Amino acid sequence: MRRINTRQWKPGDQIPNEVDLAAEFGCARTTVNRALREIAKTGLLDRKRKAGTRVVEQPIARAVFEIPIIRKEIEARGQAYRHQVQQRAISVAPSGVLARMGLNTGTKLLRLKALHLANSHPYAYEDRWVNLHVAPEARDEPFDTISANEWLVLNTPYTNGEVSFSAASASKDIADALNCDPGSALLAIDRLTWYGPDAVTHVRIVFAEGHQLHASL
Amino acid sequence: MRRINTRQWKPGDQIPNEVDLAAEFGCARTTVNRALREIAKTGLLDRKRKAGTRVVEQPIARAVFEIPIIRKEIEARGQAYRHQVQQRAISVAPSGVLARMGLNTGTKLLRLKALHLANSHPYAYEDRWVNLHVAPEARDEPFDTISANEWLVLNTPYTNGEVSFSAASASKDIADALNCDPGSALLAIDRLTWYGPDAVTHVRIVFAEGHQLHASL
DNA sequence: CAGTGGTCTAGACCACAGG
DNA sequence: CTGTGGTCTAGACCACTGG
Repeated sequence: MRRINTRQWKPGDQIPNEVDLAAEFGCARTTVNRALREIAKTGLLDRKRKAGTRVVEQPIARAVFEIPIIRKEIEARGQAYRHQVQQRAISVAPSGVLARMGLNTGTKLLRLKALHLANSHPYAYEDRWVNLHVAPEARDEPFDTISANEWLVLNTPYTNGEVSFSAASASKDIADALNCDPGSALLAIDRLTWYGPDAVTHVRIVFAEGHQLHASL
Repeated sequence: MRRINTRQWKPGDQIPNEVDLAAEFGCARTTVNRALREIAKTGLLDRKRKAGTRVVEQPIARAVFEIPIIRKEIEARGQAYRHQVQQRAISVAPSGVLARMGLNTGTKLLRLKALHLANSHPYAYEDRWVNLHVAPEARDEPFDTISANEWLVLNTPYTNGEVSFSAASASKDIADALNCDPGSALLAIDRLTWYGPDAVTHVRIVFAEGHQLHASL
């Protein structure tokens, strides 16, 4: 890392191979391998068999965001968490939602709309679709004592997922719920999780005005 | 992973120790260690000396965002990249900016405002402060052929940084630059990078309307 | 204080892909 | 074909920390 930062090894340079580095540092190749492997994972090195290890020319910044359970996030700030289910229905989902979830048109999903509150102030508004084939127990869960967010984390594992961030203008409904002016700029997270080939849930969370998400590089 | 996903090892459970798993799978402990270490890094396991390894109760979702050089991002979509420097000045920065960068009030920084275009359409607006003590060569760089973004990546390494995402309402200036209505909801990234103890640059990038950032879980 | 993970070693075989 | 990284092994010592 020092040699990369001080430009002793410049962007694009090939660095010595593992055997040579092990000799230079007087350690086992395994140790060099682990160090280089971990640096490569941060995106600063590019490793290829036979071609060797090179310092990446234009490292792509990678930021790891932790997306905690909303209750925990609020409680971690010393505030009281509460949530209100605003709608709970089993109905045919719009084709856009079904398409993204890889489900046939006409499939019925559980739809939940809920508001998360911190010290009784609106914190985030959640609009969720749940695949009842993957999570059948959700059919009988009222989600009044436990949020859908948390219930799903506890009850239905997922193997992979996608997240996207965007900015959204507050609609009338959301402005009402989040107690802001219609048209306010709000941060939104869309999240789709999968259990193997099956979509588990699709959720859009819109945060109250001024919300920020932090990460370190 | 299978045992976690199928709930054979449930959230909160302590799993067998490395020696036992090595015996069960007929492999070396080193191999078990690496597997568990890598799973733990994804947040599904919690490992503590003496206390053992446990399945995390409420795994915190971790999303890795790649924040590429804007030019590359645009070119990757097959569009033509161009940028325009709209302002370039060396002046005393506002105290808010200096405070975040850990610099004394009254410090002069290089300020750059630039517009990034994809196929001549506004893509993102950038407002940047550069610490000339860390990157003195920036004083003589016009940033007309290469964006500040890219120049800094090539010329000044950083050791760590912070990023935050938020939604911003388009100001008059930004609405003009990005060709949208004032008050539109826009996604903004604030980024602060450090080289050891010294702040390198602080930048706020506001993307054109509708921009999304994607990541996988 | 003792059980657990954290790390290192010296060596081996292998997979891949560049030349 | 061969240099490189990828992975595994069997063993060792150690650091931490829970009981």
